[in-house]
Amino acid sequence: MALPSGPVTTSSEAEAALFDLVDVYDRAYEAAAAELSLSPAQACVLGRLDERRGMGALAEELGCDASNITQIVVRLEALGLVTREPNPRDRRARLVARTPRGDEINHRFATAFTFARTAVGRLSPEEQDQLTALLRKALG
Amino acid sequence: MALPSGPVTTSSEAEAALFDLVDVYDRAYEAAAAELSLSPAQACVLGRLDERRGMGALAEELGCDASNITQIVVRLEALGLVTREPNPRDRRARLVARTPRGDEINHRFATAFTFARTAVGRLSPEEQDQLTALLRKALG
DNA sequence: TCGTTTACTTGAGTGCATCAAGGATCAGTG
DNA sequence: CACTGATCCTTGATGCACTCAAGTAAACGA
Repeated sequence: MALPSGPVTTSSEAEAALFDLVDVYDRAYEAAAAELSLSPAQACVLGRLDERRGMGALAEELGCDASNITQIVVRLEALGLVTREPNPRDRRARLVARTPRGDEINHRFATAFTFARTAVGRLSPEEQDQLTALLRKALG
Repeated sequence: MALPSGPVTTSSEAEAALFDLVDVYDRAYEAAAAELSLSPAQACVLGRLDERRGMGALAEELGCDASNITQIVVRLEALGLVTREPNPRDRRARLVARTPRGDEINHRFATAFTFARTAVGRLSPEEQDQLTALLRKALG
């Protein structure tokens, strides 16, 4: 997403702050991915392969169509970051796993995406707890 | 954005809460747009036309290429939500403005996108102020 | 007036996303 | 075992977002 999610005319300071946070977060995520020549979607999928898993599991977790995952994984495979091995227990299924290079790129991405880390780092430990509690409450 | 922006392995509760917030926010934005048969980008542009303005101004504010705005505006125009009038002061430029129907749809979108409102609404006024202050501090 | 800059559009190319349809395999039942 | 139906994934088609390169038209400045 290049275009921001908002603002609708914000009626309160808190809403505006939420929007700013989301906007900056999304842009930072996109920028970190771009540094490694990945799309946000590719970085997202790569980041969820700490263990090998099936396409369907990815699609469900990410809330999108399986065919979408197929395409993204095909591109990651073409980049040499991921493999699709047959699943010995179920020959319909395929297990997606990061290659060593995929591990490296994923690690570099985690390093490049400093936004959440540094944002939280600006707060004292007590403030971090406060923020967590407030966000959890706001999320309902 | 259908796929979420994260998580990279989160190292703190606060980071995880931030991620959850961003994810839920983005999905809610997308869902509200979809209710009105708009893409997130279309809803975004439509929401920034409280006054008529040029394509270039939109592109700069949204941080994307002018040709991207052209396409989105063309589609909004085809939907009857927006007009592109010539700018009498500068015949290179065109002023984009919402039509009455565009106003209506935009208002309905603002109503449908309840996430920020309801999230903030779960907090007391003091908590809202706290949250605002914490987010502002975290944003640096 | 002439060259440069500005504002926007067009065209090509890539990727994300969804839907519809299909092939292969699995699993349960008769 | 053979069927039937569900499951896992891929393929194909389509639309939108996004970017870059190139082009048109108008404004601006020397």
